[in-house]
Amino acid sequence: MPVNSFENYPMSWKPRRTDDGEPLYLMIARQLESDIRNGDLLPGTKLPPQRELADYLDVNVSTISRAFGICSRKGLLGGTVGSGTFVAYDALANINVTPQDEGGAIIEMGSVMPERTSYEEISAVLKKMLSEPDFGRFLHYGAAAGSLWQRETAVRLLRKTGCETTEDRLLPANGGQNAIAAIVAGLFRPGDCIGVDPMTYPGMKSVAKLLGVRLIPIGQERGEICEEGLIHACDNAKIKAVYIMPDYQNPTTHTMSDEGREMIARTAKERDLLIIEDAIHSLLAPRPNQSAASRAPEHTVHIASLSNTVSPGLRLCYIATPPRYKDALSDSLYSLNLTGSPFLLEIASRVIASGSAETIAARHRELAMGRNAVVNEMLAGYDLRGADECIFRWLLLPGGWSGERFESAASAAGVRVYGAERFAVGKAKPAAAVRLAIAAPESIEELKEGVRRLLVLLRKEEVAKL
Amino acid sequence: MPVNSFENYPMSWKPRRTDDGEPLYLMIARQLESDIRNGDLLPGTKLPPQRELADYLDVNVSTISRAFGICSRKGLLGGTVGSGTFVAYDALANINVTPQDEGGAIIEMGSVMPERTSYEEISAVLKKMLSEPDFGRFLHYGAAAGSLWQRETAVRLLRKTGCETTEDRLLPANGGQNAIAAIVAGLFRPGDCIGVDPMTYPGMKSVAKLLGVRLIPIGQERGEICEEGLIHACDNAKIKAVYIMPDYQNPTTHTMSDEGREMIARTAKERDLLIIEDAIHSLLAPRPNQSAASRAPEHTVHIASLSNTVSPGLRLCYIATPPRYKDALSDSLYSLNLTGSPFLLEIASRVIASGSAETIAARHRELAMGRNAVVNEMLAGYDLRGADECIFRWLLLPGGWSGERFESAASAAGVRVYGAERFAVGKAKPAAAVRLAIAAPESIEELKEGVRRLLVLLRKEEVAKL
DNA sequence: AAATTTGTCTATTTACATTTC
DNA sequence: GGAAATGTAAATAGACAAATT
Repeated sequence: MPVNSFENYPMSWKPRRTDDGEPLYLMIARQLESDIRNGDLLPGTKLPPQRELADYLDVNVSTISRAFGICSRKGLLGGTVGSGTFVAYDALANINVTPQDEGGAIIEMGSVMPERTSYEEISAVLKKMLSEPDFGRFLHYGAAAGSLWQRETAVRLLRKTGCETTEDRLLPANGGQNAIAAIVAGLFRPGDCIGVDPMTYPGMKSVAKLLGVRLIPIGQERGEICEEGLIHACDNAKIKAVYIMPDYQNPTTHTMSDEGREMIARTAKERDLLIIEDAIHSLLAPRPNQSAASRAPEHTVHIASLSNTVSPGLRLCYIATPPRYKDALSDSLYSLNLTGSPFLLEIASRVIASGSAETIAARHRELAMGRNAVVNEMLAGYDLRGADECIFRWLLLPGGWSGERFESAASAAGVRVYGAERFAVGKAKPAAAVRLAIAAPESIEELKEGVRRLLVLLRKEEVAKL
Repeated sequence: MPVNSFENYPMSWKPRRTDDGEPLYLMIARQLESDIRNGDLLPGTKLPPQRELADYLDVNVSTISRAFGICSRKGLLGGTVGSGTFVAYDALANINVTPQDEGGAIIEMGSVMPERTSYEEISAVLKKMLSEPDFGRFLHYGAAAGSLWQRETAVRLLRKTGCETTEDRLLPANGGQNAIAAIVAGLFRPGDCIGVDPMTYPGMKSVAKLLGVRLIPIGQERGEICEEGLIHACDNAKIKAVYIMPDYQNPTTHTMSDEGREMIARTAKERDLLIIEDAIHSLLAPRPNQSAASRAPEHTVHIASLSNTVSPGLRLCYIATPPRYKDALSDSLYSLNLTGSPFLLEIASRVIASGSAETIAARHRELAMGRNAVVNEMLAGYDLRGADECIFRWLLLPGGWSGERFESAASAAGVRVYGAERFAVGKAKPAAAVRLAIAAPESIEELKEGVRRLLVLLRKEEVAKL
C-alpha cells in the first residue's frame, strides 16, 4: 500500500496500473515507451526516482529498475546514479539516414558522400580485368580473407593514412558500416558499453541500437575526448571500448590532436580498453596523422574504408585487427555476410595497387576545397566548422534555432540537412548545429542554391529575434 | 548448508565453489562452459537437475537457472522442462565453414557451391555497361532499395521460382547470408525463439549464435516439419518464426511436399507466426514449387539469392517482405551494410532481365546432373539422398560411423566433407550422415578422386565391423 | 490419471557504489 | 566532507507449467 498520497507531489510521469495478466515490469516498460514515442514525455525530461515510482505503484524498486533497463537498452533513456533517469535526447530521432531519391525536388545535403566524379581509373581497371581469360573466377566464391597480394596492397595503402599493420591482421568487409556492425556484433554482447563522442556517427548509433549495445558519451575538452572523461567512463560505465573517428570526425569535423591520440592509446593499454578507430575520412588528409592503431596496435581495431574517399559504390573496407580478436571478427563477418564479393575486392585491390585510389582521393580533396571555397564565402560571418578538404561541414546556428527545428525548416525549403539531435548520444542536450554535406549536391550550382535557401532561414530567425 | 552428502550420489557434473569475489552465477556459467569446451562434459550428457546442483552448492535454484541460461544462449545447452538439461550435440562443432584455400592439398566437398563456369553472359553484360557514357554512376551511392525497374525485374524472376510478390515488397541485400542476418537482427531480440528443422543450414545457426536468438528444432514426419511438431513449438517454446528451406533443404536435400507447405502457411496465419523462407536453391528446380510467400504472403519473408544458382560472386539477394516488416528490415539492412553495391545490383538486374540468370541456373542444373550421375554410380549400394539436379548430397553412413568421425577420417584422407553434427540443433542426437558438396571440386576428375577416397573409408569400417 | 520432477519466470530482499547537496 | 539520494546488481523466494513416471 502506498504510504503517501502523491496527489500533491507532481511527478513528471505517472504510469497507470492496469491489472490484466501482464507482468508488472513489462507493463511499466510498455507504457514508458509509448509515452516517449507519443511525445507525452519529451526528450530531456527527468523521470521520477525509481523508489518514488515503486512506492506510487506499490511495487519493488527492482521492478521499476528492470522496466527502465528495457527502455534504456532501446536507447530511450539515459540514467546516472545519483542524478536520476532522463528521456534520451535522441529517443525520437530517426537515425536511419540513407539518401532518398525524391526526383530532384529536394537538394541533398544530408547524407555525407563525396562528389560524383568519372571514376575513369576504375573503369580502366575493369576493362583490363574483363579482357583476362579467366575472368570467371571473380564471379565465383573467393577466400573470405582475400588473397595475400590483395592484403599486401592494402597494407601499403594503410601506411599512407598513418596506420602501420601487417597482412595477417587484415580482414575485408563490405564497407565501413558493415565493418562497424561486424565489430560490434562480434566483440560485444547486448548490454555492453562502448564510449563515444557526445556527438557521434549515426551509423554507430544505429548498429548499437540494433544489437542492444549501449553508447556512453565521453567528456570532451577542446572538441575531443579528454583523459578525465575517458577514465571516468571506464570506472563508472565500465566501457569495454571507445569508438573514435580521428580525422574529420562525423559530424563535428574535428581532427584529433596528437596529444589526444596519444592519451587514448595510453589509456587503452593501461585499462585494457579496445579502440575502435574509424578512419573513414583519413585518406582526405593532406598529410597522414599517426593512427591509434600504430600507437596501441594490440588495443585497436582500425577500419579503413574506401567509400567516402574513393568510391561509394565499391563497398570495400579493411579491418586491421590485433590477433586476439581476429577469430571473433572473422566469425562475425561470416555470420553477417558469408563472404564479400571477390569481384569488388579484386577491382578495389587493383585500384589501390595502381595508385589510383590515392589519385581519386586527391581529386575528391580538390573538389571539396573548391566547394568549400564557395560555402565559406556564402556563409561568412556564421560559425562554420571544418577544414577546407572535408566533404561535410558543421554549422553552429545563430539565434534561437535548434538543430531539429532548422532541419525541418530547411526540409520545407527544399534542402536536406541533419540537425545535431541525430548525432547526440544519451541525455546531454545537443548543441544548436546542423551538418552540411557539401559534396552531396549534384553540382556546384545546386550547392549554391541549397546554401542560399539556408541563408534565408538563418537571416529570418535573426530578424525575428530583434 | 547442504542437507545431504552427495558423495554417494554421483552427479554427472560437479562445479567447484571458488570463493573469490566473482558472482556465483557467472562462476557456474564459466565453469560449465569451460568443462564443455575442454571435452570434460560430452555432447548429449544430461546435467544434474538445477535443484540438485543448487542444493549441492548451497545456492538458490534461480542462480543455477541463470547460469544455465547464459550457456544455453551460447548454444551450449538444450533444456526441456520435465526432462532436464543436456549438453548440446553441436556445442563443440565449429559452425564457421568458409572454404579454405589450402593450395589444393585437400579436395573441397564441404562448402556448398555451384560448379565454376565461364559466366560469359555476365561478362557480356559488364562489357555493355562499361561502354555506356555515364558508367560512373554505378560507382556512386545508389538508392538502398534499388531502382524500380530493378525490382520489377526481380519480381518476374521470383514468379518463376513460385513466389508471387510485388516491387514495393522487395529489398536487396548482399547475398542470402546477409539477408538472414538482417532478418534475424531486425525482427528478433536476444532470447527470442525461431523454429528450424532438426538439421538446419549452418549459416542460420551461426547468425542465431551471434545475435543470441534461440533455435528450436521442430518435430518432423517424412523428412519435413509436421503440424504436431510446429504446434507444439508454438505452444511451448513460444517460437515467433519458423525458418524453412523448401527446395533442396540444406543439408538433407529434402524438397517439401505441397501438403507440408500448405500446413505451414495455414499454421502461420492461425498463430501469427512468421515464415522465413530461404529459397536459395529454388531456381534449381526443373519446375517451380509454390512458395510459402505465395500461400501466406502477409506471414512470410522470402529470401531469393543468386549465389548458389547463378553466381556466388555477385553477392546479390532480394528479400520479399510483407509491408508490416519492411521498415524494420530496411533499418536492419541499413545498420548492417548502409547500402549494397549499386554496381553489383545493376549487373545482377541486367543478368536477370536478359534471361541469363535462368540460362545460367539451367546450366548449373545440367552440370549438377552430370556430376550426380558419376556420384550415383560410384556410391551405388549406399544410402545417398538428394535429387540429381541438387548441388549437394546427403550420405547416410553405414557401420559404426558417426558424421563427426567420418568427417575427421575424410579430412585425414584429403577430402573435406561436413558431418551431421554441424547441422544439428539442440540436444537431439544427429543421424550418422555427411553432406557431400558435389559441385565444389574443381573438376569431375577431382570429384571422382574425392569419392574414391570416401569409398575407402566406407568399406574399411564395414570390414572392421565383421 | 495423479503425483512428481524439472526448468522458467516474476518480483522481492539486500547490498553496494556513485552522485548530489 | 558527510549524509542523503539515486541507480544497479546479485541472490532469493515463490509461483507456475510442462514433461515424466
